Amino acid sequence: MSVTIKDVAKLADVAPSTVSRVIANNPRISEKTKRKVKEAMDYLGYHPNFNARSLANRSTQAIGLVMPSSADKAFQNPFFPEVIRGISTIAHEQEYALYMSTGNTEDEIFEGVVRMVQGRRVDGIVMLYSRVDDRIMCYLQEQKFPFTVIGKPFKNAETITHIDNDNFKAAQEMTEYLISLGHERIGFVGGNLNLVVTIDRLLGYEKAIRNAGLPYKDEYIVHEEFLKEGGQEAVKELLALNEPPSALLVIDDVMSFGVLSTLNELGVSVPDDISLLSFNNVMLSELSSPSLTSVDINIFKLGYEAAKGLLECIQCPEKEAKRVVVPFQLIERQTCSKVSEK
Amino acid sequence: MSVTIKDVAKLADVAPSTVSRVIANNPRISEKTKRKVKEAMDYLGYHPNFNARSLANRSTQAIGLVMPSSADKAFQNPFFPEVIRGISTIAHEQEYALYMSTGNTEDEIFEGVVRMVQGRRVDGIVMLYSRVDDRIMCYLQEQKFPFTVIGKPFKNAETITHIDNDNFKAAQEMTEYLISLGHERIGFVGGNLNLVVTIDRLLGYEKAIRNAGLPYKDEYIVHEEFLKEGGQEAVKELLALNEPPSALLVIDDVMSFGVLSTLNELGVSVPDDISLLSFNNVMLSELSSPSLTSVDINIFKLGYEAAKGLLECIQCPEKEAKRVVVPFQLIERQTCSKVSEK
DNA sequence: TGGCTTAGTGTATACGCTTACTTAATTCCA
DNA sequence: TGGAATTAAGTAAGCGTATACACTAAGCCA
Repeated sequence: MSVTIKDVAKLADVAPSTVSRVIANNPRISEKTKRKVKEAMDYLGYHPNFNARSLANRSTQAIGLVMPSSADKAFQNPFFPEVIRGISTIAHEQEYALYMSTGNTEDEIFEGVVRMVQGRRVDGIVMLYSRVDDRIMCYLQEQKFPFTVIGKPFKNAETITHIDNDNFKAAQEMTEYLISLGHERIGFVGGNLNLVVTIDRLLGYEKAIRNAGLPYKDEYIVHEEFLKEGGQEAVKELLALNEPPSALLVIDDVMSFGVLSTLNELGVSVPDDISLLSFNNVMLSELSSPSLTSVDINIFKLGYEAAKGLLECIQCPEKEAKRVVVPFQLIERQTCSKVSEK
Repeated sequence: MSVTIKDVAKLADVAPSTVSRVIANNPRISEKTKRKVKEAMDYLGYHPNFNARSLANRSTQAIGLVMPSSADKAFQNPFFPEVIRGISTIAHEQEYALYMSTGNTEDEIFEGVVRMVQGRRVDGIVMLYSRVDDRIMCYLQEQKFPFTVIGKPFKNAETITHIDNDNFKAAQEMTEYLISLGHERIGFVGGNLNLVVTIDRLLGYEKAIRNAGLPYKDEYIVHEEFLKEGGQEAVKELLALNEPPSALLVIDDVMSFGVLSTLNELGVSVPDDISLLSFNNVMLSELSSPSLTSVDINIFKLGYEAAKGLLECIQCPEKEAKRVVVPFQLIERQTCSKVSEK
């Protein structure tokens, strides 16, 4: 059918093993033979069969990506494309391909990962999220399969290479920023509470609130999904309060978009009536109106470093796990202002 | 190392082939044996090695995605995540995984595809774009490798299964819509001219202009990249004209974002001074201010149908190529208005 | 009872490549 | 000049699975 190593060998009048060595650029092969073999390969249009190679080799030159929910849903948030951009960049540099398993329910996703791992479809995995007591992460650890995590692992963080922002500090500083603008009633709109990023940022928020001697009120804290609809829900809850917040710390730009549109519908003006400080600084966050004041967490770099770390894990398994902290930066736009005096 | 079919065979006291048949759920195996083997598999935690299977099988259960430029750049446009959502949905239904090759230059991307194909890393390919005289597409046709295209192939469209909107008609209708609002100076902001979608829409635009007896002016036609910067460039060119257009047909929402922000900087009001009609209706197009009037081309469905068509190609290679037309729909928002009388 | 089906398993080989081990050819030095 | 050392290439045994073919045992009929 398609041309194999044997065909090349025959044409070049050498043994298949020699051809294999030429491919691997083995120094034991003389330049002359190499040239001869390469000519034969070109002539026949030979390309190694990857499966055969993987089988003999136990390596696939592919890395697997695991998303928190179905790719389906995740891709609604620009975070993921952007993080994949980062991963893709370094994967490309080292000639790795990306492999995405698909699945809707948690079970299906888990099964997909098991297939990736046991089926040796990939050499390693990048987890694009970190969740409390995540089954997949446990599994990968048990199997001693190379993987890295974007975000902070909930357990065993010292033994797992992970890439993260200092979310605690970021949230604390941002809350302090809002306080410095005169806000005293600050709401926190978080994502799912089993995501470590939510927890970290919530703790940072709490720290700042308490440091400032402000009351820490449970009703100011809302958790929704990382989507626009999540933001909409959150607003409704918060505005129904007796004393609604004058500022919101929102954990994700897409949620902020939802918040913004809902506030707009309700005739609440941003930032005059309510200030909004958001996280992620997604590519489109400057496009909303008003444009989002948001914390740039350098998503691209999160992806880049995660993949880089993974490749190191794969290439030197004995190397120690490490933590890479990616810096964040507040991008001031139009959704935050000093508290209005009434 | 990891558990193989032989281990299972030994434990279940059958031949490896029997185990293989159990996996394939071959009817020639008695229920009793199946049960016995399955128990052994569970006990040992057996999972088939995918590479071995692919090798023996000549199938990989993976489909490859080809993007127009590096994933890197492409992912800046929400079109791609969305189209992948569609692909991913059906891929999942049939237990296929997605495989993305990476590459920056055109050569690298081509090489990546060759590796996918010759290396038998995937069973088929979805091309996420259609370009004039595309090398990759030619190659796939030569190799008779299963693939489908999102967009209309420039050549041999009858022999290639492809999924497309009727872009000619869409652009024509949209231009007519602008004309019906009283606009007579309508600019066309297109993407790269070697993309078939650009050509089709440009032709539709031209048709409408001519039908209406309006002058078709070259200087109203601008081509830039499918990114925000592209939109910015376009505006600068068009506004520099003696008689700048009163309405713009923009081929992509992300470009429109660029157009919008630039117009805003220049103090040109949308839609009062200039109307804007855009294509794609990307998830975030309602977020800009003013929100974009845009043609919903049903990106998700484009992806879904493309993958579905591909799987059909793979499963019944003799089946005829077909063309699937995905309907479009104008979503009216805030960027179009009647021409202002002066 | 002998021969013919049929169902259920086993045997052996192929898939295309890598690599440990071997062999052949050459070089070099005493 | 003979033999050790070195270099270059070949031989063959996997890697884990699928499958064509072979085989056995049981059932059936004349």
